[in-house]
Amino acid sequence: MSLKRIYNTLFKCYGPQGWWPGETPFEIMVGAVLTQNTAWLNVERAINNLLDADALSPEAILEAQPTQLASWLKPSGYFNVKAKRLKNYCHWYLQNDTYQGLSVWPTEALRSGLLSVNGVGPETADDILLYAFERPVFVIDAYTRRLFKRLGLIEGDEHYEELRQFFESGLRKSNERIKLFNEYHALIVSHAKDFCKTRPVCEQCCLFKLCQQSC
DNA sequence: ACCCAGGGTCATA
DNA sequence: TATGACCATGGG
Repeated sequence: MSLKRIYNTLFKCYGPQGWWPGETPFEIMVGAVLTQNTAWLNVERAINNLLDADALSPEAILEAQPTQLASWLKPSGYFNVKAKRLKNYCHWYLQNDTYQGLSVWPTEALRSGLLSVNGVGPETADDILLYAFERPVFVIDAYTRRLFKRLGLIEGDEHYEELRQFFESGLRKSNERIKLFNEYHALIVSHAKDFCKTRPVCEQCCLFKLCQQSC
């Protein structure tokens, strides 16, 4: 069963997702850091705090006192850790001439640069690469591991990079890969939030015929 | 009163 | 290389 077929099934079920939820590339980057192991609703609250304080910019975040920044981030959890990580990211971002400067970097160099920031791991880096810089990178998260393990296509405990290669090479022939990867990851998240929380019967899952079990 | 959420770092063996 | 502790809020 092909990755493209699974995508088509999810797309037919949930429709276009239009990710990432954020107005600007920088807001997407902030959201990517804040959503680490955290429900998105709480991230929105933290981002709204930054907006209300007129602090959703790399300059304002760097200038803010650590305790002040942490208080804005409080709803998103891990607020002391994330305050530090956001400052780390903004320091790197400004040092490299922000979006204009970074947008001309080759994807692999950009990925290495993102990973050099303390607090940015592989998933956060790939969120930023795909959704802020629009590079053809497939994001692997816990939902992706769970779904494709249940579909029988992976073991689930592979290393991040191994899984990323699996998905990117499995969709190599597709055109519009950026748009495809964008929607695919968002659809996996939508499906995960849908099942099996809101629907009690797994036969109603759009992937049931492919899955033959709860996904 | 639990459990989990669109992870990552650090110390330890 | 590979575990475990730690970070912390809000919803179900």
